[in-house]
Amino acid sequence: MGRRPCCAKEGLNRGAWTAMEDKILTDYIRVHGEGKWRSLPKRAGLKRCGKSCRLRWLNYLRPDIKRGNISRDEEDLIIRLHKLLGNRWSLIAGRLPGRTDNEIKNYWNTNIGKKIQVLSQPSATSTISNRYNSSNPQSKQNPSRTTDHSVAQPPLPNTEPSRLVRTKASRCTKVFIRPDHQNVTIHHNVGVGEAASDPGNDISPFISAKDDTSDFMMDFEMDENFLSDFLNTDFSPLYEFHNDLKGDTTDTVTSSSSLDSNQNLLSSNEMLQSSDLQSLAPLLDPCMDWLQDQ
DNA sequence: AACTACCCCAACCGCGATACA
DNA sequence: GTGTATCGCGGTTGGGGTAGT
Repeated sequence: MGRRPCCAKEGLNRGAWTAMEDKILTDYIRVHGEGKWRSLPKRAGLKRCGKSCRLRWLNYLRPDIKRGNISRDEEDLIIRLHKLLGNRWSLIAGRLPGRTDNEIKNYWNTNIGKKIQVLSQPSATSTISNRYNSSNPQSKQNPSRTTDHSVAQPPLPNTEPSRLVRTKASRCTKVFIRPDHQNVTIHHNVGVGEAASDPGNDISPFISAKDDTSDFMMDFEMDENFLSDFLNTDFSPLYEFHNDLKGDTTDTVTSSSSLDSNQNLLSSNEMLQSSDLQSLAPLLDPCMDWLQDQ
């Protein structure tokens, strides 16, 4: 059984939206809210397929869309996030308020990708090119586009070990904070069907201090939901947890060495609380090697 | 002014994921 | 548990705008 088309194409408008269509869609969503895209065109009286309505709303009509050029700061953030996430445009867009995945994708393809291509030329300095260097999973994209639409991804230089987070193929099941080590160690398993705790916006579910050990084990699933939640995480409970440990000298979990070892992580809490992803990236970087595909 | 080549971006397409009956 | 509907995402396309000749 073949896949059914998303909608009957006959009699439907295609191509650019008219101002009248925009108004109808905007008015309808303002009254009835988003969702039910399949039936929306019929109910709203639009000769468009639901997909088209959804796309138009999300990418253009939504009131919180930010217009105007991508700023330098935004570009920096896009580059860093792309390095971290690859072509996960929706995830990247989620970190840039008012920007859509489509906009960022287009911007990447037309601007940043071009810069990378230019800077990857032998004449370009490696220092500069490294800024745009990105491990890019889109090698499957057809590089031999024959039209004049030269937006195909350039073959990106790969002179630096990948730090891409592959949120689907890989799975981290445990974070192991060693008391005698400065860094967080992430046990990396692939395809292990082990139950994982539901990551929430509170860091506390990650912490399951065992009474019989001075190690902290955290179970979680590394997927985009986790990553998204992680990026939104309020780490203040971790700081409180740290203070609790400091104050409770009888707790078997507590040891001076473990406190010292957690200092590195906990001091980063200040960075995290600022919700500034640019400061988050350096914190993540030490972990990223564990997150690469082996 | 006319033509061509290129650029940009809105829109489309196909597929996987998820929800639901 | 299974099949179907729907949603959401990433890749791709096409057309309008514009710079160059």
